[in-house]
Amino acid sequence: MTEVTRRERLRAATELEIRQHARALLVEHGRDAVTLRAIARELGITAPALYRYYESREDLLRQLCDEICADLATELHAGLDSVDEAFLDKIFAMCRAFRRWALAHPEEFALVFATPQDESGKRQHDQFAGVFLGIVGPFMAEGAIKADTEGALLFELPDLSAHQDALAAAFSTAGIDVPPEALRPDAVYFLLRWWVRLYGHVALEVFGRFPFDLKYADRLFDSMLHELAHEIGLA
Amino acid sequence: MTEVTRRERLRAATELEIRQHARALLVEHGRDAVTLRAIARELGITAPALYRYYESREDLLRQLCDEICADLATELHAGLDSVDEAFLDKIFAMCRAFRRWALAHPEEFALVFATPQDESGKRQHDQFAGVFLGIVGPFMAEGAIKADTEGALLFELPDLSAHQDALAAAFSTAGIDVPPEALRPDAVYFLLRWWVRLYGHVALEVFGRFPFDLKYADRLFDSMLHELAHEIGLA
DNA sequence: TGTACATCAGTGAACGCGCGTTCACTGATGTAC
DNA sequence: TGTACATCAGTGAACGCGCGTTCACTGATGTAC
Repeated sequence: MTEVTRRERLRAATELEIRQHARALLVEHGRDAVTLRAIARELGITAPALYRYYESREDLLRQLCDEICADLATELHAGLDSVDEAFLDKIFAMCRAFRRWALAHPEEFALVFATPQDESGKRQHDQFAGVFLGIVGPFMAEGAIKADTEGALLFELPDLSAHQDALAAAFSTAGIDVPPEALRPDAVYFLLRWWVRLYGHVALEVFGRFPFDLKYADRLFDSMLHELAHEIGLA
Repeated sequence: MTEVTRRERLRAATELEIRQHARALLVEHGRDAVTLRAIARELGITAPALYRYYESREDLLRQLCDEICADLATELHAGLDSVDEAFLDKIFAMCRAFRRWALAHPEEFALVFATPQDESGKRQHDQFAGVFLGIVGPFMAEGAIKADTEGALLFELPDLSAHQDALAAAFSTAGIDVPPEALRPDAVYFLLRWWVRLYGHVALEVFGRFPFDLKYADRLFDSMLHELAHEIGLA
């Protein structure tokens, strides 16, 4: 009946425990505290036992990173599902959820979004791209995004068709279907601006690097979102 | 004659060498590689000798941070001096120089601008604020900044006078004279928007976290600057 | 100019620590007959 | 159902490593007379 053996169940449970304790160490004491020995200590096993689950510490950290991304994506999507219909409401909800997550998980945010690229940076890049593109993709697919690139907002803008291709590649890597005709330059440019400001505000807030102490940060953030919405003609 | 003794000269030289090697280690192998023993090794002295110059490793890292900020400020100001007159040219030059510096010094950038706040975060905050405010301050003082807060760009914007006070405090902490009447809400809001986008773009580029591979990053950055300029009526 | 003393940069040994990783092993769980 | 064997999660000792920090010290530099 149960195709899952006792051993497999135990293994899965231990795997879960390892990840939980690794996360807890990251959250509470920063990335340097995520060591094999510390994890083993918390679990009440010996360090070499971890080699039954991960090839090395580096491997564990990489998987931890992926898991964080996956959790974030899940959380953001869950938030979206509870919002009905309107494009603007959905994307606002997504951005607010992202900010909330980042503020609640500063160490995870720093690990995933603000670690200088190492040699193996490509993997992380793709992992992360999946989160953002996976959420924006569907909107682009239905052509909901029409930025005002003809207006006064564009200056010396380079040929965006090159990015059109790059974006199409990124979407397909992330396994998201977006018809090429939805990736018009204005949509590409919209995506860039939105992401720059979202990331900028959130990172500055998480790292406490605004040039002075913010007040009403929630409302400033919302004001930024409305400004962005206005720029794509949806205010 | 020479009021500087031989000992003092030697000490200053060693101090310089320590900082140089610490910087080199940071640049080449990341912040974890900046250890007392590694620095001593590079210098050809023993680790305990460093305690003649710094109280602890933490102290050394903090001072390194400050030095990086100071260097950055110097570099940015130097860039500014070579640009004549026009407000827009100056602030563009400053932003481009900041981006250039960040791309050329990713580890330093990560250390100073993207390290989660520790308990003693206040110091760094002030140090950093000095760089940005020191450059924008003079422009604000001459009233060069007039953002279009009456137009369509403002939504649900909270009372900015609270920030007016915070900004004034930050300016005075940084030792910059800006008359209170220059800190109108529109100037405050201008400053926030400018910083969010500048930081957002630069950090994303440094960390390689744009959702797809950028092309023509220089021109995209410039396009962002022009967009900002347009929003304060100076395009 | 010479001597006695004070300063203090740098030494070298030692401390206790935690780390990743290896290896031969034990013993419970699973499988084939 | 019982027995023989295979699998494999976890052990415990050991490896070599680098770290920050302390301490009593040496010896060159600086100072006061």
